[in-house]
Formats: sequence, C-alpha cells, structure tokens
Amino acid sequence: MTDICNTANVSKGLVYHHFQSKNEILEKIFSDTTEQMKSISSSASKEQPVNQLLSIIEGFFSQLENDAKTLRLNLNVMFQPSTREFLHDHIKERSSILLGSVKGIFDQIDEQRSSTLSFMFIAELDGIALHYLSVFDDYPLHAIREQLLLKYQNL
Amino acid sequence: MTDICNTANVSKGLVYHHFQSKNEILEKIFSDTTEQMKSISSSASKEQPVNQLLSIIEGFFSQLENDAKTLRLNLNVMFQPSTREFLHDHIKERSSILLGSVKGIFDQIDEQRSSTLSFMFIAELDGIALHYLSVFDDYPLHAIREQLLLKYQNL
Amino acid sequence: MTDICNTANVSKGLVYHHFQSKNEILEKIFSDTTEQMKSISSSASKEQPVNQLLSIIEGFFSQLENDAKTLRLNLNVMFQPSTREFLHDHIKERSSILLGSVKGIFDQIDEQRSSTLSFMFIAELDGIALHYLSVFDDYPLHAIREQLLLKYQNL
Amino acid sequence: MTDICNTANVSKGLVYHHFQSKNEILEKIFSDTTEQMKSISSSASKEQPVNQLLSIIEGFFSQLENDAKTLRLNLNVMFQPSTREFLHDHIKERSSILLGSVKGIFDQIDEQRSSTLSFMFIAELDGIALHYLSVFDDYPLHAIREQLLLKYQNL
DNA sequence: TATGAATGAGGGTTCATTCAT
DNA sequence: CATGAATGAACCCTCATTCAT
Repeated sequence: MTDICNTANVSKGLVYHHFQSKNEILEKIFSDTTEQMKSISSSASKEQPVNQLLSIIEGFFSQLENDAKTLRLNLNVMFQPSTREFLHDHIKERSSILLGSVKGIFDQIDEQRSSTLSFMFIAELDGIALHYLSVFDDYPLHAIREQLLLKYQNL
Repeated sequence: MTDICNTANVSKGLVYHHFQSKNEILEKIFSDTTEQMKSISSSASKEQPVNQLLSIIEGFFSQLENDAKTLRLNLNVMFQPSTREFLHDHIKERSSILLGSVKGIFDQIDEQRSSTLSFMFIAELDGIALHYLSVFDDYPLHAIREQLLLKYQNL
Repeated sequence: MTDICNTANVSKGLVYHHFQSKNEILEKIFSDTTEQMKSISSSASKEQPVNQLLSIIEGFFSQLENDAKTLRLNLNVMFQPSTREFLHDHIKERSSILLGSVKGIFDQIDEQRSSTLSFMFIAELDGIALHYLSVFDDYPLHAIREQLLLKYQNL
Repeated sequence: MTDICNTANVSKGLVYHHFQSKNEILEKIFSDTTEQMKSISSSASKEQPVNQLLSIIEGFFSQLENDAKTLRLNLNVMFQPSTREFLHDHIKERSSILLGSVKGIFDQIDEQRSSTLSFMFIAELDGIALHYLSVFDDYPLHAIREQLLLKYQNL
C-alpha cells in the first residue's frame, strides 16, 4: 500500500476512501482484465471457425504486447496463494469464459475431441504468455505468432 | 519460517544453522528441481527425434502427477516478484536447459524453424502445467496427454 | 465521526461547521446531562429533608429507566482516559453539584456526619446505576428502588 | 501497544511472542484481578454473617488502596465498549462470584430480602470504588470505610 | 547440534480533521 | 448551510532474522 500510494502520489487515506482494502484494488484490476477478455472472446462470431480461432490468436498477441504490465500483475496475483484465494471466483469465471468460447469454435471443427483440443489451445496460448511475461528475456513473440497462425490456418 | 519450523518439528535456530536465509531454502528446493529436469532432459538421447519428444512428454506428465506440490511451489515462487528476483539465474538456467535439449531434437526434424517450434513445444507443456496445477479444478490431464502424444507421433 | 454523520444523514463538513471537534460534541452531550442534573437537584426544596431524599431517589431511578442510552454514553466517556481528561471540569462540576445538594439535605438530618453520609448516599446511587447500565443483564431495578425508598423513609 | 512496549522497555515482537493480541494482555490482567476477588470472597467463612460482611468490606477497602492502578484499568476496560465485549464472560463471572458469596451471607441475615440486599451491598461498594478511583480527587475513603463498618456492624 | 526469547522494520488499516467547491 | 475527497499520524500486528544459552 505504501508503494502504491507513493507511486500514485496520493495519501493512504484517499486510497482507503475509494477502496475498502488492498484486495479490493487487486480485485478491480483483475475484474477489469476479465471484462476485456469477455469482450474479446464474444466479439468473434459468425465467421468461419478457423477465422474465429485466428482472430482470438491475434487479439491475444496484441493484448500481450499492449498490456504486458497488467497481465504480469494478473499472473503474479493468480499464483500467489494469499491473493489467489479471494480471486478464486474470478479465476474460475475467466477460465470458463475463455474455455467456453474456444470450445464453441472447436465444436464446429472436431466435435468429438473439441474439449481436449480446446484445453490444448488455451494451454498453448497461456504457455506463451507465461514465457513471454515471466520467463524469457528475449522472447521471439512475433515469430511464434506467425507460426501459430500458420498452424491453425491449415487445421 | 515459523510454519516451516513447526512442520519440521525443529527450532528456528536450527534452521538458521543450516540455511543462511529463507530464500536460501527456497533456492535449494528450486535447484533440486532444476537438477531433476537436467537429468530428465539429458537422459533422452540416441533415440529417434520423435521418440525423444514423446519421452519428454511422458516424463513431463508423470512429473506433473507425482510432484504436483513441488511444482506448484516452483510456480508460486517464480511468479512472486520478491522471490523471482533472486531465483532469476536459476530460472534462466532451467529454461535454457529445457529449450536447448528440445531444440536439439527439433533441429533434426525441421532445422529452419527449430527455434520457434521449440518455444512452442515448451509453451504448450508449461501451459498445461499451469492449468493443471493452478487454474482448473478438474483438468483432463490424461486425455490431453494422449492427444499430445498422438500429435507429436505424427509429426 | 463517520458513524455519527451516517446516522444523522449529514456530511462531515456540516458537522464540523457546527462543532469544532468530536470532543466538542461529546462535551455538549455531557453538559446537557449536567444541566438536567442541576435542575433536578435544585427543584427539591422546602420539603422535609427525608422527602427531599426520596424525591432525589425517585428522580434518579426514573432517569435511569428513561435515559439509559445517554447515561451509558456518559459512563463510557467518563471512564475512557482519552475523553475523561477534557471532561474533567464537567465531571468535577457535576459531582460537586450533586454532592452539594445532597449534603444540604443531610446537614438537616445529621450535621456531624453529613459529609460522609452524603458520599455514601451518592455512592449507593451511582453503584446501582453502574450495575444496571453496565454489569448485570437482569437487574432487579424496581425491587431495589422500593428497598432504597424504604431504607431512607425510616432514616 | 507502542506505549506498553516503551514503558516495559521491550520490543513489540517480544510482547507478541508472549501474548497473541492486545486483548489477550487485557484479559490476563482482568482475569488476575478476578482470581484475587475469588480468593478474597471465598476466604470469609465459618464466621458470623455480620463478621463475614465486615471482612469483605475490609478486604475491599484495602484492595482499593493497594491496587488503585489495576482497578482503575479494570474499570476503564470494563466500560469501553470495544474491550467490554470480549471481557463479557469475565465480567459475568466476576459479578456472579461476588453476588453469590454476598448473597450466601445475607441469606443468614434476612432470607426474604437477601437478593435485593446483596445487590444493594455490592452497589454501595462499587459506587465507592467508582468515586474513589474515577470521580473525586479528594475522597474521604477512611471516613467512609469506618461509617460503612459501623453501619453493617449494627445490622 | 539445538533452543526459543528477543528484535524492529514494515505490513495493512482507521479515523479525526481539513479544505476546495 | 452543505458536501465529500483528501490528508497523515497512529493503530495493531507480522515475520525474517539474531543471539545468548
């Protein structure tokens, strides 16, 4: 809280005037990101399934580049046991939204294996996010993006 | 530290007799896991490239099931900025080991795109680990394992 | 202050427009109760000393039943060191008023021991107030009132 | 807590090593006083009822003089709503102990009115404590003590 | 090797008060 | 007369670390 207040050049009292607790701030940031994800995943429709996948990938990569800081914070908070607990519902909602919308697409491609394929698809994306945001210093994001688009184009 | 000492039924003084700091304990746990990864990745050799990939996948999934607790701790510690910093070198080493050994295999399959393909391969695995360990409550780990083996069998 | 403002459905700014500080509000409440005590103790006069005592007792008990909330607040504030300090003068005034008027009565009954008897008389009353307001859940207030009236009737 | 630690010339950490919370310290002080009261009230036995009352009075007054500080703290804490709550059980126990032992004596003196007389007796004592500890600066404690002993001698 | 009393900087939070509007 | 955003000192408490034994 001290860091937040110093960075924002604002008193602790003011922050606590607008938020009930530190966790509430985290929750707000988190739910904001969730809203963004919702709108991204819901926007892709009517298109060919493959094109929907491609646009999800594209949206994902652009978010990754533009919102790196926020996404990194989201990762931090998600895997920190203390904060993770009270974000549980948000995490659940977020993953089920994403999984749901992806599965809706894979149902049209390969209904039998759509569930497994969906899990693998989002695992691939999250793995990339993880590596880009928190593991590798020089991550070949663009090359991977192209390769991924290619891969799903020829599905 | 209090929790650690209570769980180990040991005094604080004793723990500080063996470790200089809490971070050193974390570092030990972390480097132990790194050693495990090293031996796993170095053991796969002489085989056909595809078979090497398959055995990496198999090793990965079995580690995921047998060492869930440790891996979860590793994830926690990796994404917690405070601990992340002093583990930086370990994380670097670990990822370069894994990437290197995977790239060695992909070099034999598709030399031109081997780097990108390697990144994608380990992203897929780490994404799965992430989801299994920290996101989904009911993760279809086995189905995904089979699908993944199938996918790389037919490379 | 937040509670006071919410309960009064009024902004903090307005309260601070009328009172300089939280303590001033407390002081006002306190001095109001003191005024009530003054008028009660001064009204009993010309009567027989014993009857004056009886009417003090009666007034005391009816106030106890009708103003429990306010009296309890007065007790709280009197024994809270932080607030006690700035109410010191009020407390002094209040106790000397009460003691004075009671002593005026006991002077007519037993001049030699009037001071001690007065102290004992008001100690008895305050002890009852204390127990009724802050100690016992089921206090036999009426039985005690009758017993007390009886006791001082036969003085 | 800062004050306590400064006064005791001890760090906060140490205090929290021995007590779980500030309230636990208060509770300890409070229950210690309760124990003292218990031993005082239980010690008076086998004697004539009147003598038992007298010895309760004497014990009470000597405690008042010797432990003024502690008793004052007890009063503060008892009437402070925030602390009062978690001391509720102690307050209940304490008052029922005192009331019980006094009623046991009055049963032998005037069985019909023993309950009311007991309440009045302890009200008188608590009123005196209140005035001595928290209201009057120059309280004629000894004169009142004598008068009270006299009063109950001739019961 | 083993203990646990002791430290103190830092944590999140509260709340009476101020002030621009 | 009326608002409520903004302040900051103080609050209780935690926890990695030290050190005398």
